Amino acid sequence: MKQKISLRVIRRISFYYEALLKLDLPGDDYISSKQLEEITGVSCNQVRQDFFYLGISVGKQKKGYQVKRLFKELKKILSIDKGAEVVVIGAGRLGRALSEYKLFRIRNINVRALFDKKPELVGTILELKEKKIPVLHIDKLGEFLKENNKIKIALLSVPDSVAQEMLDKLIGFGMKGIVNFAPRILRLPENAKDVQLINDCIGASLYKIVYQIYNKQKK
Amino acid sequence: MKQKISLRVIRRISFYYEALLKLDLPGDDYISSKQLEEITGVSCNQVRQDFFYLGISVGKQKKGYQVKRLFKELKKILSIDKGAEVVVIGAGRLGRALSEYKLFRIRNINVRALFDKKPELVGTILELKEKKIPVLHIDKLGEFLKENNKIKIALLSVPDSVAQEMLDKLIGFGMKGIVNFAPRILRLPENAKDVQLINDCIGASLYKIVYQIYNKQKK
DNA sequence: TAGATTGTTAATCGATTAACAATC
DNA sequence: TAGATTGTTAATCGATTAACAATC
Repeated sequence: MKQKISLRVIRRISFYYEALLKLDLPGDDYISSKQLEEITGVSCNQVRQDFFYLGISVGKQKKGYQVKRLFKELKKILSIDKGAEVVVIGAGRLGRALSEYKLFRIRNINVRALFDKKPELVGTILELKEKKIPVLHIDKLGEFLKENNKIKIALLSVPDSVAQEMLDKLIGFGMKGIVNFAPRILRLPENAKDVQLINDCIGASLYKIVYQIYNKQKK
Repeated sequence: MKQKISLRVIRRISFYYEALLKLDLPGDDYISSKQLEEITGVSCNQVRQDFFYLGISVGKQKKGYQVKRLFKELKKILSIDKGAEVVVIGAGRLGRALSEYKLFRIRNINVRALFDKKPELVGTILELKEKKIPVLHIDKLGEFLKENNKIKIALLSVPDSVAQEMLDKLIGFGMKGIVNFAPRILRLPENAKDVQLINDCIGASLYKIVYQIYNKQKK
């Protein structure tokens, strides 16, 4: 079981997790699929289906799901405890925005360092509430990754003109997961099919809204 | 026809559009669905299916699609010529990153102004290559939107603690499309079902990668 | 008990993939 | 002509929704 969980399921799991986090209920309280629907917008049928699919069975008829145990299950699926260490390539506005994104902290995703080549950025330090993240020179990337060999994920926020080249470099350094935010579709080289690449377009959802504004559809 | 185009289709259309843009082929050249597959990663079957579904028929057997006409069709669907005017609420790193995002320029999406309440941000000006975007005080938002009544779209990049409140305000000001980037799931009030709201989680795709790193699945 | 809610199966819906006739 | 590629339909696949028995 648990063979292939799609991003859609993962996203909904995140929703449930964040809902519980926000509610901050006592652990011995219960929450029903109907209540989760009200908070997250995911239908109660979908909620139950997801839990069933993922093998989460912490529900009690008539009451709902025990918050404490549900929380634990969701946490496990999302690997919150294990967390993740990542590097951000490109320390422009987007790279820095990513590094401080609050949801990453909630999800225990730690940006260990940013990399850039601009002299005015290299050597600076990004100060977040609880930690400092250095901006290092891109030439130091290989060395850094060798010293910090737990890091297997990179976020790519460089100009589109150098994105493909950087992707190849990252694969060469042994990265296993790469999210590309550069405004260009990147493709994996043939010899790197074990690497996860996701082209994540910032604000792609905006395009849908633009489309709909101009194509008002009767309900 | 053309009743309900999903975001997935819109995204793929964007891919095709960007592919053509990047290739910069002479207008009398042809491009086949197979070639589009190689560039965008979308299967040639999917490409043809999309074009068929959208009523794009600029293909010639044995040759492919006439670049010039295909370009025109894609442009029309994406409303590139009409473009869109938007405001960005919250001028932190994320808000500024959005404002300068290159794909928005390619797609003719114009950020007209940012809004914030921090004194050190209000009054500053974001300088991009071809234009300047002012950061205004959030209290001026209503007035600004009244004067610029073409603006119907807002991007929300405020702290999560004030996001819901800002959403309500934006709806009050007559916004019709809102993309929420704050790390909190927002929901539309009952009386605003004609407004498009999309909760867009920066780096949501990262979660999938984290999941997969810890749940290595045999192919 | 009656009502509410889970767990689970079945039905529906939508999106992708495959197949292939038409034809340039 | 033979080969390539579209346009279109059909088959498959996957995801969501609906239904409902079990039971607390």
